[in-house]
Amino acid sequence: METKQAISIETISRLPKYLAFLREYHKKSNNSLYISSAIIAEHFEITPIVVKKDLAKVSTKEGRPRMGFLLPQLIEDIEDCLGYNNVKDAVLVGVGRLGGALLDYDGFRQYGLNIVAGIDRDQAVLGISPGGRRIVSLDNGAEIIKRLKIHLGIIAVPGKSTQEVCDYLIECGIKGIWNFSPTHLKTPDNIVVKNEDMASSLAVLSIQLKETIHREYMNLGEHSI
Amino acid sequence: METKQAISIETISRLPKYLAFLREYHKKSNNSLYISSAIIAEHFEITPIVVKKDLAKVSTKEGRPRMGFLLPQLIEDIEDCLGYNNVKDAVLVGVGRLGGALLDYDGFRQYGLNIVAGIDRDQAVLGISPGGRRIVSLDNGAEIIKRLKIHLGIIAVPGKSTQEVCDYLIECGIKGIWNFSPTHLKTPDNIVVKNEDMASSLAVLSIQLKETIHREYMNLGEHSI
DNA sequence: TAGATTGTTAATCGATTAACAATC
DNA sequence: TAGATTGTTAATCGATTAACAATC
Repeated sequence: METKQAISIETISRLPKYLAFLREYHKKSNNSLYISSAIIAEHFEITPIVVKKDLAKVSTKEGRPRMGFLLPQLIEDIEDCLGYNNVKDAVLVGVGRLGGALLDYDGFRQYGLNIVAGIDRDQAVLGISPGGRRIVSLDNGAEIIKRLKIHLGIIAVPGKSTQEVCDYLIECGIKGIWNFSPTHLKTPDNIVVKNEDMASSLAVLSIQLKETIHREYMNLGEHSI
Repeated sequence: METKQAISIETISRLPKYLAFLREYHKKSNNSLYISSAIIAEHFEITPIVVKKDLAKVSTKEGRPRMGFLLPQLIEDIEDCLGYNNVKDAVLVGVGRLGGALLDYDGFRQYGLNIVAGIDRDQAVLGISPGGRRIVSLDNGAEIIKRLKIHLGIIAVPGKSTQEVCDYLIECGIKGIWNFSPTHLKTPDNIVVKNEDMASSLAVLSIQLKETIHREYMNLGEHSI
């Protein structure tokens, strides 16, 4: 087996998709204990070579020629790699409509994410969320972060105060930030930031869409002659 | 000037960030008409070469040595490239908490995105959203998509029915899909899909965070000897 | 002028893709 | 056995980075 290298961001991004498919596949076909790269690749319409390489990175047991990978083992390996098995506590700052939706989103649990509390500076939203989570003030939030040694912060406040909130979280001991606001955050080197950048996504989608529609329009032109 | 090539996805993803900064910069410093790659690069803590290359792709007027790019011109060029100036109509299916937040999110307007209506199969949510947008049934939604020739669909329904909704939208004439559900969508070749994949983002963040914390822990160990 | 910044060309780097022996 | 699938090694490709002449 190849010596395990650092796993690339590209590979990591694909792993959750694989995992969801494998879990589903495992449930549906109780009889098949093995799964091949080809089957996964076919489902996602990507080349099997990519899948093969990705799996080689995360699998602790070698795949078997002709058979593929042992399904339960592979599921466990990916879960371990992604840290789905040890719960990651987090706080979420900014319980507006988007923040509120994220705070109560049940799906995160399956990724091992546990949002311990919502934090907001607006007195009016403090208390309990519709989903049953605590929403506390900035001061109380800081206390919780420190006491529970929470490392992960989710920011869902509107643009203006994002940097301020970010600084505050770092001061409290937060090491990783998942940023849903469109603002670029300035952080020290030892802080990890992941931007959920909808403007970027939309830009990519809309340019690709423009190209597609343009192409179809041209084809239509040819045909109609 | 270099002949304009297709713009890479990486470049497109960065453009909205540049644009936001340039707009801000333009407002703050009314006196400076020019801006250099170096200044943009400094703000985002990336190398100026990347910025220079990106701007070369989108600028219609050459930059001037020693000066940089004409600020209003550059802003316009990026806006044109991203299509912020011609409004893109869209529908949004699934007016749950996340969907509702997206439906009423004002920020989209500045990206040229106009969500014409929310669509939901739950009778109870039909009517008008808190933000004042129409929420209609699947049937009425189909009628709107066809009548207004809408090309862009946003999917924010829970996992199970995502594929079904996707098929329905395509049948109505939708060409591009912005998918906020964690499911992989099967679509014909001529349909553009952009997944807003939170599981991927979280996976990347959480692995990087683990590495950071591990590294800090090791350093701490060394120091404490 | 000197120096900052541009556009362009070349080098590097890493991910994707291809090729192939090993094996069940 | 034949053929599918693996792990590994090599080739390709495209984005990032470096280098440098041109220019204001």
